[in-house]
Amino acid sequence: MSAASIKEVARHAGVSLGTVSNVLNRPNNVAPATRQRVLDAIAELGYVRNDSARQLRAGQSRTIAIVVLDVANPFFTDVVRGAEQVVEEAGAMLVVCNSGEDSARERRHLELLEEQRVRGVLITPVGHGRQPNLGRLHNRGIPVVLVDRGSGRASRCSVAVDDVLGGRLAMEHLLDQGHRRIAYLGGPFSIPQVADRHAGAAAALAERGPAAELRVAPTTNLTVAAGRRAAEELLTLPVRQRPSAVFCANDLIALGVLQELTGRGLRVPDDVAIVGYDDIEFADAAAVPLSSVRQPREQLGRTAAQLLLEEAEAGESHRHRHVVFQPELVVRRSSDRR
Amino acid sequence: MSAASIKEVARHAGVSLGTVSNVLNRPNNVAPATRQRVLDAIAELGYVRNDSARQLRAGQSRTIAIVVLDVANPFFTDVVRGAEQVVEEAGAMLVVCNSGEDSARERRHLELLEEQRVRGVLITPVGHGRQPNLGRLHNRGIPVVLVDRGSGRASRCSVAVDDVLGGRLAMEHLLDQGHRRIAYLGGPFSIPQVADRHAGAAAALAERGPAAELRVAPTTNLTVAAGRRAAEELLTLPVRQRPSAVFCANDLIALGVLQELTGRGLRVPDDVAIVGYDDIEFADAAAVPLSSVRQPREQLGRTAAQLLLEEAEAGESHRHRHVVFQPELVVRRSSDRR
DNA sequence: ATAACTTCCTAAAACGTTTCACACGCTCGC
DNA sequence: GCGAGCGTGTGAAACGTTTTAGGAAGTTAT
Repeated sequence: MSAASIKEVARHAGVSLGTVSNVLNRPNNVAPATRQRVLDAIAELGYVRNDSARQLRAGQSRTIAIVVLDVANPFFTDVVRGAEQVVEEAGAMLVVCNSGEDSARERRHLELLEEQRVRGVLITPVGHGRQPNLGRLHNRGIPVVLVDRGSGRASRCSVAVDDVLGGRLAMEHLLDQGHRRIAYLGGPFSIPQVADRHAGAAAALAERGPAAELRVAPTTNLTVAAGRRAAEELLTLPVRQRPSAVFCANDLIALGVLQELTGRGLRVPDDVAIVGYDDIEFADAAAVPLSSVRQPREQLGRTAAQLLLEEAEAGESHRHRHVVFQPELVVRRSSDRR
Repeated sequence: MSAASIKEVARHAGVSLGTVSNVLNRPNNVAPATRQRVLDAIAELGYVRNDSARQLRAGQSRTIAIVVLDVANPFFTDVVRGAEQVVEEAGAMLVVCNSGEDSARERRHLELLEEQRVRGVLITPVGHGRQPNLGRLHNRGIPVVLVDRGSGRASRCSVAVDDVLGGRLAMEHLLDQGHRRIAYLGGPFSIPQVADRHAGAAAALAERGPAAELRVAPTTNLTVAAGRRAAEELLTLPVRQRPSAVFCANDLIALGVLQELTGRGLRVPDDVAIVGYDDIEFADAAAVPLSSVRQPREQLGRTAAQLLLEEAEAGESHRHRHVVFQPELVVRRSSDRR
């Protein structure tokens, strides 16, 4: 009942053990009549392959892991969905691990994955310095692809989105709409994404708007509450100095700003225009639909998985690649002063 | 480099293979000096256990799977986080699989999991009829716990939330606020949750509000867009027949309603009060913070994992249990007519 | 001095699969 | 009629671990 092995199937079908294996893996090498006898035996006994034995023999597993910073973050769930498509298509299995931005948990996961001899790992590593946890995998010859982290290192592949460009797109749009006093809301700047998006906005301003001004209103983190606080602070400014538009480092901040401003009786976009970042599902569902910079999240996952499979196939001959995607501005009512 | 086995460690340390195994699994049975020699060898060779071999020998794996309908749904991601805590504490590993509400994908995942000889499966199955996919696992003796699905069957454990009670809580709250003309927005009623929540609301009305009225405005699904359409329809009613409050089958619908109503110049909660269901993260961040019925999502996951581990331990002596949690009403501004 | 215990270690078997070398019986082509 | 080649099947080895029975010393009790 619980565990029929290939051996019992063989006995049942009156063939040798190797023949059963052939039916499973190279059916064309087995005469139709024999094949059918074996298949019948399999069905009758409810035989199911034992993957441990198979892997042990093969020396490698068919599973690929993705280690994310937060399973509950819409960004990562979409990346996972993208990776899933590619991995399943290749007949492999994707397991999702959650580091929760905790380096110790990340390490523990990677150790377990190493014991399982995973085929490869997609990961957005915790922190942004050296990655000792990843070094071990590398020594072991397990392919690693960095997700949403550009890699200076030539020793592994990476996929990321051009956040500088994203900042630029948002800023150019606001300039096009005629805004000349604009605020950037986001923080902390130690997060590469926050810094890059600001850099892009600043660059666009330098090129395009000699007469315009970009004020930075740093936030402690990227939450709705932080956005609300930042908006409160903007409202303390004399009306003439108040920005006519804000560009937020992510959508959560933008939603907080939107909420605070409308709560205080200001109209969006007429009094203040808002552009967010990420284009999360609720950007479109906000009280005033939110303009936002969209990242190709699923594609990020798909591409990362493809690079990984490619590397796993190619082995030594593989050349590492760094793919950078371009974000896209989605204009909605919050910044559309018609 | 790539694969040092126990055998090489043994040779390196000048001991037998069994001794190395003892160092790994029963260190106290090994003399300190020998133990140290072995540990040094392990470190030097970068030895990592091969889990396939270990499992093959043990006949069972240490991984537990959770199969969800949608990895991107905040409800499930929270359940996953809860399950994760318990599973990791037990030294096991949780793998997350996504059925995407597709029965074929669900089956394929379960087959792979069966091949891996998983220790157990937490699952919210696709559909609500018979579950042939689950029957196979059961025959094989793999414990299964149903998540967010009450189970009539005594053959497995389940954890769920009392949706009837949730509907009742929402309704009683609205009645307490003095509302007498109330609408229930949600659909399709083939989804157990939608039907249960309505049943609870209806029951509360029957008991408490002899003079009140509950109008049902069915929707095609549970999205923001559906909520917006339903709100439009409500607005076609003559003002005197218009409900003064709406109870929505989930928060997405509620957000759609909120958006449409405020867009048309109505005030929430003064003109119309709104209560949603699920208490998703954005309920609190909406333009008017949304009252909602909160489900103990993480606890759902934790409990499910505990039941599973318990069953996996106990084996035959295990008695199946059905745990039902109580939801909780979170009152915010959208229904608080101060 | 011997038996009975410990303590520490070894050798070998087993888990279920895949693969490889080979054997058997045919049919061809010459 | 004979080697070559093909199609089909067999048996054994190997993957790396855990476990079990037991052996070789050393210690204690008699």
